[in-house]
Order: sequence, then C-alpha cells, then structure tokens
Amino acid sequence: MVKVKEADIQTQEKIFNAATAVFEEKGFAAARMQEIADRAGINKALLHYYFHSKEQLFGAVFQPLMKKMFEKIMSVFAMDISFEDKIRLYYDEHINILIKNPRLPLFLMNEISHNPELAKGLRETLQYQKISEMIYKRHAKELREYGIKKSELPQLMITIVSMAIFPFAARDVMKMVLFQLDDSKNFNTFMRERKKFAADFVISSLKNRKK
Amino acid sequence: MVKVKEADIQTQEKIFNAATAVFEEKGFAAARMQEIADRAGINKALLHYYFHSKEQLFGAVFQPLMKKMFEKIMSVFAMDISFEDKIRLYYDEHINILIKNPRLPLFLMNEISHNPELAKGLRETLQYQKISEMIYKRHAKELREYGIKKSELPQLMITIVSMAIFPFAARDVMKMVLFQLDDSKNFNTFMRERKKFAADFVISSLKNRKK
DNA sequence: CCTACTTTTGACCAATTGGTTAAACTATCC
DNA sequence: GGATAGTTTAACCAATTGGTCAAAAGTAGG
Repeated sequence: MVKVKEADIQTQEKIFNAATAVFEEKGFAAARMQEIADRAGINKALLHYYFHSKEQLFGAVFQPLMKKMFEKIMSVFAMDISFEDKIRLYYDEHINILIKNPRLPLFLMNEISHNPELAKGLRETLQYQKISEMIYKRHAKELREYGIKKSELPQLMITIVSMAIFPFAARDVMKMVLFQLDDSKNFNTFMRERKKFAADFVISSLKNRKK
Repeated sequence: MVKVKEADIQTQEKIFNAATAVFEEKGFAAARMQEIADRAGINKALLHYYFHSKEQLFGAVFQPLMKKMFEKIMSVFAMDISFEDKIRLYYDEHINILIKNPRLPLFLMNEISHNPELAKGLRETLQYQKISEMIYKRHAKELREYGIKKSELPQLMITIVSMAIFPFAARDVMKMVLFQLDDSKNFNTFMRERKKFAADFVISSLKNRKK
C-alpha cells in the first residue's frame, strides 16, 4: 500500500509554498529551481523527486492560482443581489483579496501573455457566456434603465474590473509617480479608499447614461 | 577623428530594433542575446561591441520606451482644452498608440515591478505634482462642479487611465474568455469601440456626482 | 533485527548563456 | 599603397541551470 506520511505532505506543501512565492516574485523565466529548493529547506534533487520538471511545478502552482482568482471575480457577479450591491460588494471583496496578493494580477497576466496555453482552461471554468446571459436576464430592468445594450456588457464588465485590478499591476509605477518612494502604506490606503470611489463612480455613471 | 559611418548607425539601429522586439516579446529574463543578434543579422560578439552587457542594452531600449509612453499619457492632460475634450482626446490618442504597441503596457509594468530602479527617472520626467496642480487650477470650475476634491484627483486619473491600459495588459485573458481563440481583430474592434464607451462613461459619471 | 519500500542527499552532468579574445576585414587618410 | 583606426567574425570560456543517479537514511511490518 502507498503510504502518505505526514512528512510527505509537509514536504510537498513546503515545496508548493516556496514555489508559489518564487514564481510570483520572479516570474517563470527568472525563477530558479535552486532558490525554490532553498526556500523550502530541501535538496534540489528532492524537488525533482516531487515535481519532475520546472514546467510541471509551475503548472501545479499556476493553475490553482489562476482559477481561484478568476472564480473569485466571477462569483460576486453570479450572486442574487441588486446590480448596485454587486458592484459595491465586488470592489470590497476583490480589493481586499488583492491587497493580500498585490503581485498576483501582474503575475497572472504576464505569464499568460508569454504562454497563452496556460489560460486554455479558463473558458470552460469561467463560462463567461453563461454568466453574461444570466446577468443580462437577472438585471434586465436595471440594465435597460441604464441603457446598457447586451453588446456593451463586455465593455462594462471590463471597465468595472479594470478599476480594481489595474492599480495593482501598475503598483510600482504609481508608488514612484504618485507617492513617496516605496511607501506601501500609502498605496494600501489609496486602494481602501478606492473601494468606495470606484463603486460610486460606476454607479454614478450608469445612473446618468443617455439611452 | 571618430568616424560615424552609415554602417555604424545601421548596425546600431538594427541591434536596437531587434533588441526592442525581443525584450518586449520575452521580457528581460527570457530574452536571449543570441536571438537579438540573430534577428539583427549579426554576430553575438558584435552585439557586445556596441552594448557592453545585456543590462546595458536593456536599459538603452527600456528607458526611451518608458519615457515616450508616459509622456504621451501626460501630454494630453497638459493641453489647453476643456476637461471633457481632454478625456475624449486621451482615449482616442492613447488607445490608437496602444493598438500599435499592444504588448507595451504589460512589458513596462512587469519589468518595473521586477526592478523598480528602472522607474526612478519617472518622477522628474513626469512631474506629476506640477501637472496635478496645473490640472486642478485650470479646471477648477469643472472639478468643483463635478465635486472632485483635490485629494481625489489621483483616484480619478488612475480610473481614466486604467480603462484604456488594463484591457491591453489583460489582452490574452480577454481573448480567451470573451472572444474566440486568437482572433485579434475582435480585440482591436473592442478597443476602437472603447474609445467612445470609456469617454462617455467617465463624463457621465462626473456629471452625475453628488457633491 | 531483517526485509522492503519510500524519502533525502551529495556529487555529478550536459546544455545553455552572457561574455571574451585575437585575428580578419574594411575604410580612410596621407 | 601602406599605416591607422574602426568594424566584424569564428572560436572559445567560465558560470549557471535544469536535471540525474546511486547511495544513504529513514520507516514500517513481520
């Protein structure tokens, strides 16, 4: 019988965590297997004992991260609350997550752009088509009132999402241009204030549209 | 006397163009000096004859790209037209540029996040403080009307900019989730339509703010 | 304690990579 | 047309990197 001892799981988990950290910090190309092994406190040979290759390890780290992030984005939009509440809840929840994982958006977007294969699973996982249909049905009245045509839904969704995600991707640029050098408290304050600003901004725009 | 023959300039330019393409495609870490030499149609030794090291070559490519892009963003906001016209002009011009250089935003943000030193020159180049003061003075009436406090100007600016830039950073994800596989015409159409959508969205929001 | 199996390690390897060197080539000036 | 200075090349090098291997160290059951 195959034994799954505690040590196994511990080691595999240690590797997984170390790999996540290193890949997220450095990106796939600049990440070093040696550094992952070091941070996991193990030998490089043991690393290859648990994960055949760098590619495989990367995949094991990347796929769950990607799935978790995109599902989180979509889940709010699938909830049974008013469109206005959805927008407020989305900014609140997503910005909270991103404050805890500020490097994630840039990491995900960059790796996917260098290897689009990585995102192949997303279509089935996210089922944008279905969610989009559902949103348009559930909020038919509001969206008609706002004058948002079905064909404009992608524009609206991307607009909403970009206001939360973009600042994290542009984080270091913003720190340099808008704030004092490497003061990350300023940035987090900015993002916490942004929850309300962004929600108000979007809702205000929708309520004022000329149909 | 130091001669600057045509061949010199040609060679240096060929290297510069090849390096720009390769760095932008692969990123610093994954870029290979050999590939840059190949694409420039020259020897790897000659590459090092014109640019001592990979770092130096990267700097020579990166700095002008970064400066050009950020100055372009700022220049529209410094013009002497109404705030509403500024917004429309900004989306029109910047999205046009980005359609021609779709990889640039992700490239710039990613390299800066991996090496913040790269953005050190931006503060003096962009002079956000000055431009921000100037905007607030020139559009005092409009901004008061919109109920935008001085402290909220960064939120507004980031909002405006994010709506144009974010889709390019998330390009491959969007292609996968929203559009058919690798059909870049769809994406460009989306972005051309976005010029109007984004401008209308921002202006509509501003005009409807509760002060 | 002995056997069988899994986990861990140190030493090692082949390929890649950024970078160098010395010689060949080209152009220019006198 | 030869000396001088800049340009280009092929061959080479040292360091790094992902990956392997065989042996050692643990672990559990009988």
